[in-house]
Amino acid sequence: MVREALEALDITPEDIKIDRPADASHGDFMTNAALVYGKKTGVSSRDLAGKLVAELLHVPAEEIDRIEVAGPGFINFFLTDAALAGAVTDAVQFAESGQGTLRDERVNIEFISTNPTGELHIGHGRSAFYGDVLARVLLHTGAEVTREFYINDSRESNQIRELGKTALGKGEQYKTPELEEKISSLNFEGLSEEEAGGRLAEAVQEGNRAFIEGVLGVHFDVWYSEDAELRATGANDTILARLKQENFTYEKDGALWLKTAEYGDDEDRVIVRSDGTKTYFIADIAYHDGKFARGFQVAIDVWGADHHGHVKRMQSVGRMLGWPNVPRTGADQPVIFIVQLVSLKEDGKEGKQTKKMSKRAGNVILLRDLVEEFGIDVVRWFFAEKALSTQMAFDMALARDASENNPVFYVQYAHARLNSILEKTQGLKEVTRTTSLFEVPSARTLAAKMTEFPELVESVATDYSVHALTGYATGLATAVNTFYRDVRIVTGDMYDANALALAMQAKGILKKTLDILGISAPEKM
RNA sequence: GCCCUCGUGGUGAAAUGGAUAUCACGACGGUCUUCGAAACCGUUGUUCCAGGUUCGAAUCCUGGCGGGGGCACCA
Repeated sequence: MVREALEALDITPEDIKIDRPADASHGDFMTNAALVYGKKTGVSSRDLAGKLVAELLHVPAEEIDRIEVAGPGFINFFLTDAALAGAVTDAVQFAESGQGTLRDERVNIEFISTNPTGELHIGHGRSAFYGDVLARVLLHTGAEVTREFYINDSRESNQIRELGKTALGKGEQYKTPELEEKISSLNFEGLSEEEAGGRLAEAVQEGNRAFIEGVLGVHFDVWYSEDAELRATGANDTILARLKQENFTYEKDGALWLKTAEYGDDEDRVIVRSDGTKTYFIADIAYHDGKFARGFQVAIDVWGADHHGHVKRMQSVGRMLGWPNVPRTGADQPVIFIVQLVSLKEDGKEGKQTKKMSKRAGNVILLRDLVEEFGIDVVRWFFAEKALSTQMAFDMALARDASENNPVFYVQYAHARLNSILEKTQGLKEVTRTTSLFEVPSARTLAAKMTEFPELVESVATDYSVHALTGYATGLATAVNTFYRDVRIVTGDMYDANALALAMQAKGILKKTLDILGISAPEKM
């Protein structure tokens, strides 16, 4: 509609934005068209906005109640009550069944992928919950999602060998009390370092898997063993042969190098060492190439910041081997997200200091301990509410404070409250309103907030900004509480049917938001 | 040294280049004979520094300062 009006004024509607305003008093939708084109046409923005509105009034649109010009030339649109009610119904429908923006797009998302050398610490929490929530969002928008955990268990890797040394009492690497316990419960007699390392890694991995599924509530569709899938099957050798054959490699100093620099990397990388062993990189290439061979259109990796130097080389291989770009966005593959590391904050004599978590220094906080102390809902919220780029300095004392007054309880409370009202109305007499419920401002605000839900989920599915979900949940809960204050549903032996209907629709959307976050929506608390 | 990344109230965070920078915690003050006060309302207080681009900058560009990460024939 705005576009038509612009064309009527000989303006090409390319760069304009049609969006929701930041503030409800600015209507249900807004456009900055007049601001963008005011200068180009030599007219002042406000004058152009006026002309635009005049044109807009000629376009029939029964959903629009009124149009206003505000500020430097924004045009704001206000929906009619009927249109808003319709949008609420659509939002509820979307919450119930999802929608197919990403219809059947095949997505592989790989996250956590901790090494089988120890337990998960709080740094892994970010990857775990980010990946899990993103997967839930993509599923809700119609994608076919595979959640995958890559197990670095190759018998050829140095870390397994080191782990083996520790198992056999010949080394100290990765040694923690938990690991020692595992070692003493296993029998390594007569095993080589590699075999012992493999056996210990298996035991560690088993424990981590039970924790991830049972305690974190994160479900993986595929547990991908590097050793079984890439080393044992010869996939590594196959990809190596292909790289050689296609002339992407050369020998230097007795090692085999990959020409990644030609494809955007800072320098070439070694893939076979001078002693003939393969580096981890070759396995990573085989692994990712395999993802596309398995039919995935999108491969998402969630990595820790200590791996961010690997992004370029991985994507340069993508260009080298011709991996397809992401269908909708055209982004390079694999799509890689870097989660900033979590440091620990301690109160020292010279004020607060942060330091890197270090297993050696024994100042690691295990994810297990965090969940035990605060509960999974609080922990999930805690990680989900921060953008990946945030550098968290974790302070246990601060976390305790935060957990007592955590917004997650606020949102859950709103849900429980709505449920309580529903129970209260059982057996009471239903009364229908004679005037529109939306005449009450907070009812209208609640409805408007609800209609944002589909757009929110769609946008998270597109730009992967998972943390927007917690912000939305809080906002919706606030709208619910304000509505509760202003609109009385139960009075004596009667209840307001229109108000109850809206409240129950809100409850549905609130619950869906929590579901996507993997957080419970209690009926009572 | 080079590369990447982040810098927002007292604290933790949010903000596709848009309107008065938002939210929570904290602090201070109000609101329960009425559907759950785990709530609601009010007060307090913020874009690291200096330039630039733009009608318009927390956001983009340049240069500083500060935090984190990476610069292996380790993963």
